[in-house]
Amino acid sequence: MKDKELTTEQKIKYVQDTLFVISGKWKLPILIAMNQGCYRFRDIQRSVLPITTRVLSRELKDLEENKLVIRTVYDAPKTVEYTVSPYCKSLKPLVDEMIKWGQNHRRKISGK
Amino acid sequence: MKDKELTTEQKIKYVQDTLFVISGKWKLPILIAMNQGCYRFRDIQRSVLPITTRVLSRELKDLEENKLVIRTVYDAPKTVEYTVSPYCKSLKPLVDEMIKWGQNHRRKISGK
DNA sequence: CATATTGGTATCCTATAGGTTATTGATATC
DNA sequence: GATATCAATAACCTATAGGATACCAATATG
Repeated sequence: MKDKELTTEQKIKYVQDTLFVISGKWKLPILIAMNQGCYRFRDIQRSVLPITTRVLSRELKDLEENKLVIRTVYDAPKTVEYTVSPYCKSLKPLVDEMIKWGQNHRRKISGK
Repeated sequence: MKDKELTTEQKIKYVQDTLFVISGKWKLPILIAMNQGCYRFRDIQRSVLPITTRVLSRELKDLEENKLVIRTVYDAPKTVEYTVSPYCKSLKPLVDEMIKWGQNHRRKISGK
């Protein structure tokens, strides 16, 4: 664990793992919306429009498999609730970097 | 510029911008290889195998359009050289975060 | 009891990313 | 002068991501 010296191949592998989990058109928008307080399926859909139920359903499953989202079913009244897991917080530094970089990049490309 | 308060929509937009620039199977592997000292087309290809010339060519163009890579043509002897731009250094914190997160995530998923 | 909303699934379709293979003209090497 | 290497491009193919539309059973609401 104190082995900070990664080979180039390892670095590439880990970066690709990360990309695999968070990339795609909707995953981060969904997580950001959920962090804003959306926890019901339709609420999430409405705040990440125009995503379809089909795609949202698959994305939530992927996120659940990666332990970033927790799906809970309550009865009385029967409802389904999605929440970001505690583990999901570990993404924050990464997402913050992405926001920062994207913001700066837009300035850079659109001629300052 | 001191406006740190971004709306959810802005955050999502910037994150998507960033993803658009760096995602895909090869972009970061290429940049990592170039940082390791590869600057000739064939050198880059060999260190990011099994990428094909077709894909490498397109990726380098994309990276050039995003000002992350600089393409220089020399004559006498006529050679083409690709280098990472100074601006590319701005990606380092992000890529480091991705390496870190991916490494930890692998542990997390593969049952610790 | 009729209608709307919930959390989805089933089909089908399109666009894009990426892969395969062959070829190019220009130089370099033997 | 033949062969190999360079930096690509062309034509074609496949797999996957994502979108369109319809539908479902279960519950809630008017």
